[in-house]
Amino acid sequence: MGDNILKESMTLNDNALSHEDVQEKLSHAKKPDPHVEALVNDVIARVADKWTMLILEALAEQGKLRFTQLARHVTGISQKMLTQTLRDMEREGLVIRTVYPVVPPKVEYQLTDLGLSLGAAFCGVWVWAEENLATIRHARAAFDLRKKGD
Amino acid sequence: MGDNILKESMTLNDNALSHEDVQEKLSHAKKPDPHVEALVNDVIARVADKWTMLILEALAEQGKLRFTQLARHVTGISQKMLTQTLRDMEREGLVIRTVYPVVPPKVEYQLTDLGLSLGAAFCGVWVWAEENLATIRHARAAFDLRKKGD
DNA sequence: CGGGATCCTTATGGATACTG
DNA sequence: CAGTATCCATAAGGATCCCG
Repeated sequence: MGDNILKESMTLNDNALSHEDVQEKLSHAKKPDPHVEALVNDVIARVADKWTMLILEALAEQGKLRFTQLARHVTGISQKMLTQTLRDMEREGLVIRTVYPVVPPKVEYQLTDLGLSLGAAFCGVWVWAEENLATIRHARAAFDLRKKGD
Repeated sequence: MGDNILKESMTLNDNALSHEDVQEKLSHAKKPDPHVEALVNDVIARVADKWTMLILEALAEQGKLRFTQLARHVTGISQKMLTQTLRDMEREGLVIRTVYPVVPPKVEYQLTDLGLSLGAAFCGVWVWAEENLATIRHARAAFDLRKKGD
């Protein structure tokens, strides 16, 4: 059980859903509760941040990482943003921070079950991005070309 | 066929996946191709923007919207960001912009198949956010409380 | 090693005014 | 109506120094 999580999220893209088919599902996905919607959007906005996603990705792949290891896995992040994002993620309950009282200091980060479930939810997006890289680059080129010839 | 897209993404959270179970899947999800990874991250970063997600959500639900309708559906967005984000999304091939040569002007936006598939991929995240709202709020409160008593 | 504090630059995004 | 253009405030984020 649970050994087909990836296969399932794949089917989101692969199977032959018609335009109307998918749209039908999406349009009925959420009850338009005005108060909840706002909170959901807030959560999404926080969670769908660039660094959050990359850290999540790294921890999902590696399982447990120290501060500097994390810094190496998340290419291009400054230590400031790494610290800050990790604090936020800890606050939202996505990661646990374990401090080992040794010298030199050793701090390990790992995803909580909540963080892991978010990773699973994002899995579909990662797969989507990989699959559609070429399409997007093509779309961009086409768009830019159209613009050049006003 | 294709009428259980939502149910499928639900199972990402609901079934009893062990910590190691999910992690196992996630860690093998992507081949560590260094060049592709960077591009994927770039695409993710662009696409996982707050406004992009909300516009995507609105269009996924409503199917086809005019500029001002869109502005009403995406609460809190300025017309500047609406225009800008729509241009970007058009560039990435996520939406099509249809201009009707009438006066007063009429412009309609709708998702492309690519945009729709992204919506489907994000579906899991939306569901996750809804389901875990309470958990997150609780985690935040607990964290803040911990911090107050240093 | 794992940060905190500070400074400083850039990017983000809102408000407003104007236009076909 | 659906933008474009401009100005401006704030926030995001990098660089650097320091400390337990």
